[in-house]
Order: sequence, then structure tokens, then C-alpha cells
Amino acid sequence: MNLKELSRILGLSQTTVSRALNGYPEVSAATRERVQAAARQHNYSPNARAKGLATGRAYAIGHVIPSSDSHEIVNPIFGDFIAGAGETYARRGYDMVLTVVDDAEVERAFRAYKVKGNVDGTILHGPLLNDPRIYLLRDIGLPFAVHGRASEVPGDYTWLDVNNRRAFQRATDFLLDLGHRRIALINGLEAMDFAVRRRQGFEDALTARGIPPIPALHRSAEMTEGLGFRFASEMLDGPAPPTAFLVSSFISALGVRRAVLDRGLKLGRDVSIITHDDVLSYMTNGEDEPIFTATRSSVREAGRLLAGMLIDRIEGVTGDTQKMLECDLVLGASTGPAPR
Amino acid sequence: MNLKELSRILGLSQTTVSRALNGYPEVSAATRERVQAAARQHNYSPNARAKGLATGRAYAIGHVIPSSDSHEIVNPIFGDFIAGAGETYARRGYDMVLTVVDDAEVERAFRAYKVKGNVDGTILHGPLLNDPRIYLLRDIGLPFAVHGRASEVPGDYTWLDVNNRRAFQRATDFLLDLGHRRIALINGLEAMDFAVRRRQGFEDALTARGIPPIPALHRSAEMTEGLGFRFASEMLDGPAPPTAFLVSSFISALGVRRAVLDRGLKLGRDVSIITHDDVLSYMTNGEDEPIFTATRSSVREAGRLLAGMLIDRIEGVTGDTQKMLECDLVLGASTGPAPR
DNA sequence: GACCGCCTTCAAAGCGCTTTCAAAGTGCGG
DNA sequence: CCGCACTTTGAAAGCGCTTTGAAGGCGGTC
Repeated sequence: MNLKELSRILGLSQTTVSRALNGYPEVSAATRERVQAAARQHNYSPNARAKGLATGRAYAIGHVIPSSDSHEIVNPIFGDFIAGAGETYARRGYDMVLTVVDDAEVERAFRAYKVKGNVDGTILHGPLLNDPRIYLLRDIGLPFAVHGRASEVPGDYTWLDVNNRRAFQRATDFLLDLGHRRIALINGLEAMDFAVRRRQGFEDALTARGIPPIPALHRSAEMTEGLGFRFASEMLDGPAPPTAFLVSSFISALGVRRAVLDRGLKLGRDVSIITHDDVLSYMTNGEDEPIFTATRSSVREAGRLLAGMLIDRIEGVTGDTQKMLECDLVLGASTGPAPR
Repeated sequence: MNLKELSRILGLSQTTVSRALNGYPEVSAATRERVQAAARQHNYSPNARAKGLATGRAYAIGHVIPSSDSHEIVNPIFGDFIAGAGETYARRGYDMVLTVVDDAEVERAFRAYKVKGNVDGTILHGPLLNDPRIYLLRDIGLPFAVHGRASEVPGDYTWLDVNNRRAFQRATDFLLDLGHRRIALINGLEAMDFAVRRRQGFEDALTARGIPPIPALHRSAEMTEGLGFRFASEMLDGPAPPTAFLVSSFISALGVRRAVLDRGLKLGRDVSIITHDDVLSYMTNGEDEPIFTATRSSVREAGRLLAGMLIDRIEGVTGDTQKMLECDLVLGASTGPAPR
């Protein structure tokens, strides 16, 4: 069933039927009613490609996912983010296009979006401090929104971020209040903007009390369970082990936890852990009582919101162009006073 | 830059340019060369919508992801699967379209694919025993490929599956050989085909030795860390705790492990665990020595393969229409002889 | 009764590509 | 030197939609 057939059935022109369906004001109420009923009855839905061709729009948002074997962004966090974004897309009539490419192909992928016209805009994941992709997207004129921020990129752009600095400052203060002085930081890759901000928050809190950070207790890497385990193991087996860990991801924290338990230590008594918790659907931080004390912010909600901001921008609707989310600090069983 | 401009620049008709670029045989080698060079130089790439409209093809594959709050398929396993599928799509010039909808909207979403024509086919995730979506897709005539199988659906269709039954039979045998008799099964939802097959494999092995399964040591649910923890806790605290766990997912297994360690028990000595391992990029089963003894099969590779099978089918290329993957059984530190 | 303005509808062009059908050019045998 | 087959190129139609510009119908006004 296409427009032509439908209009023939109705004895109307394609023009009128199209306008009736798209809510233009110049069709009479009676005609509109009739057209809509017929469309429903014959299960008519406009062909997306033809509509796109005629309007110059794709009604789709693209996500480029770099996926070399070294650096994978196809992680559970990303999964939850797109679940949230996908809800918004569905609600507002957009498709979500995912493009998985090798690191080296990312630029080409964005250019292809523009040139092929298969998406109206894109969401940028995992921004670096001075992320070249932002310059690229500005340059080629593809609308975009950033999940996070890029501190060193000048100028304005649409973003949504968590107040990482504040969150980690609060978390560190909390540990300090409990008497911890040897606090380890297991951070994400500090080429990433969020990781730098978290470290800043961590250091802000230490500095405020005149406590120097301990280089041996600092790691920055991909946030996997395995690396969390390894880093924590190294530190715990070292000459001056930490009494507390501040961890950038729930997944790493599971690894840290494994290292702690493996050594027969008790969480919240011998060693404390605070982690950032993205509220992943498949790895909730406990059901009643949280496993970990955590700075919490739902990445799924972030997906919902940012997708909406991007679509607003594409459709010329005015709305927030920047948005900062504050974290909750939730108390779990993984923290306690520093052992003495 | 579009076809018209490019052909004007070249002093050729759109016809010839189009043919040259699409590899039709009736253009001379010299012309083709010249056209391709010009296309490259002017960074020409055909508009996807126009191409789609003209060919009736979308050059895209859709994935419908149900996402109510109760049953979430947006899980890490899915993430790795689409990472693999995405690689194939990119290589073969396809886009990946993701549609996140409420459970109740799944049928509508598939119908929309067909009617809007925004994808050429779809991949079906998490098939049930007698999955209604298969009938639906056959009915509306949208090409599809199934990740897994639906045992109770008659007739032929394209699928790729892991030999779940065999894998779990071998795993169970392995535990039995170690002397375990009270073996718990922490399975996925047994409305899902794979979960039923795994239970069959488990029961096959027990039956072969005349050992009855123990209902109190059987669970079937969403495969989250939290539920793994809860189920294992219940069993370990029960009157007759298991000496070994057979777990359907690495994520659940982490929960089981947590329950075991929380009780001061030692893995591989007091309690054994075997899990299925989908080789998730963000949660590898240890680096040198595996954390868990596991039945292993890469879901990412499955994504790569199945995407290829679907595209073959869409393009009319002959290839495998069904494919069965065997699991490795890898030995880790989580298993040992049954305590006596 | 002629004229004006408004409401409603329509014919047709155009979006950027593919593909059919026709025509022009080329080489070769008779 | 003609005719034929073959190679190479082009004009134009068509994919299904939106949108411009024009026109028909109608009531109200002078």
C-alpha cells in the first residue's frame, strides 16, 4: 500500500492525502478524518526512503562505535545508554543507526553519514579532552550531541554530562571522613574527559586537607573486571596497601572486590570501596542494600535525555543545549572506618 | 556532490557514471577508471535514500530489542553480539538499525520494518521454544535470521546456534567425574530455547549415571549478577547445599561466586562452579588462568557469522543456512573434586 | 449580478538514484 | 563500401513521497 493507491481508493489527490496525514492545516476536518481512517484500515505507512528523499531528512540518528581489539567501547555502559536513547528515538519516530568500525575508520564513518545522508545527526561517545571528532563534525556540518564534554574544545556544542568532579570529590571526602588516608584511585583512561574530571575531584578533596595523592596507588586504564582485579591485587600485595579504593566503574569494582575477597579481607572492615555506578540493568548494585557505596547516575536516563536534546536541535525546537546531571552518593556495605 | 553534478563535470550521462561506479560491464575500462578517479577526488558517495528508493533496497539490517523494565535484552551479551554483527555489516556495506521498544510493541516494530522499508531483513534475538515472531516474520515476508533456534517451530529458517545441550552435558559429566553429586543449575529463563537445551544436557548427563536432579537446586531466571548471588545464597544457606554450580551466564556466575566467597568458602575446594562464557569483551574470564571453568563460545563471533548468513540470504548468495557452533570446555580454578 | 477572498483540492515538479530502451560508434567479413 | 554484430553511451521513465503554484467552489459584499 502506497500513497498513490491510497489516494486512488479515497478518490483524492496524493497531495491532499499527504497533507491530511502529516497534519497540515489546509485540509478540512472531515477529509482528514476520512483519510486517517483509510490509512489505518489499509495499514498504510509512508515509505521511509521516499519520504526521506523528498524531505531531505533521514529520520535516523547515527552512533559510531570504534571497535578495535585494543579499545572497545561496545561495553555494558554503552548498551544501557543506547537502550535509553532508543526509547526516545522510538517515541519521536527516529531510527537508531549503529556503525561499528575500526578506530582508524571513525572519521570516514562520520563523513559517510554526511555524504550518504542516512542519518540526520549523531551522538558522540566517550569524548577525549580535546576530541578531534568534534572539530570534524563541526567542519562537515553534521548535527551532533556529546555524551560527556571535551574540556579543551573551545566553543559551544550540545552536551550532557555527569558532574564527575563533584561526585568524586564528595566520594573522597566521605572516605577521608572515615579516616582513610591511603586511598587508591582506579580510574578510566585519562585521555577521556570524564576520567580527568574524576581525578580532579579526587585531588581537590585531598588537597583541601593537605594530603598528597600517592602515585603508586593510582591507575588509569580500560575499565574491565580483569584490570580492576589486577590493579587491586598489585596494590594489596604491595609494601603499603591502600585502605580504600575509589573506582570509576562498577565493572572494575567487581574486579577490585574479587581481589579483596581473594585475600581473605573483609569489605567495609579491612578495605573500603567506593565506585561510580551507572545503574546498569544487568549489574545492579545490589537489590535492597547496595553492594558498594557508590556515586550513582543512570546512564540509561542520560541516553534518553541526550537523544531528546539532539532531536530538538535537529528539528529546530528550542530546548536545553547543555545539561549537567548530579550524582547521588548512595551508602552501601563496602565502606567503613579506616582500620588502625 | 551528487550524480548529476559529477556527470556534468565528467561530461558524461548519469547513466554511464552510475554504471561505472556500480561495476556494470558495459562501460569501457578507460571511462570507468576516469569516473572512479573523479568520484574519489570529489568525495562523491551516492545518497543512500535515493539509492534505496531506486533499488527498493535499504542496505540496512534491523534489530528489534524489547525493553520493558521486567525483561531486558539490552545486556552485555547483546552488546557483544551486535559488535560482531556490526563488523560484518560495515564490511559488506550495510547499516545496522536498532529499534528499542516495549515488549508489547515488538510485533508492530517488525511490521513497521516491512511497511516502511527501512531495512532489508532482521535478526531475531533470544528465541523462545515456539517463538511467535518467527511465524510473524514468515507471514509478512521479511527476511530474517535467528540467533539460536526455536525447537518447536516447524519448517526451515536461517539460524546459528551453539550446541547448548552438548556443552552442558559435557560440563555436567566433568563435575560428576570429580565426584560431585549435589549439582545446582542456575539457568536462564526456560521459556528461552537455549535454556531448555542446557537443562536437557544437564539432565542427560545425570540420567546416564542414574542420578536424579534435585529440584531445590534448580533455578531459572534472568541472568543477572544479583539473581546469581541470591539463588546461590539461598542454596548455600539451605539444609543441603550443593557442592557444585552449573551456571548459564558469566554474569550470574559472578554473583554465585560472590555468594560463595561471602560465606568464607573457597572456590574449587569447598564449592565448584562451571559457567557458560560468551567471551564478553568487558568481562573476560581471567587473563592467563580462567577464573571459572567454562563452556566457551564467542558471541561476538556468532554475530559476525549470523550477519553474514542473513546478508547472503538477502542478496541471494548461496551459503550455509544453518550453523551449529561447538563450545570449548576450558579449565579454570573454580572446579575441583567434591569435598567429602 | 459581478467581484472578492477564503477554504479546499489538485496537477505537476522535484528529491537523487537505477534501469530500460534506443541510438551512436566501432570493427570486420563479404 | 555496405551491412552486421558488438561495444559504449545517453535520454527518459520511474521509485514514493513532499510541496509549490494554480484553480475550483462558495458565501458574502457592494
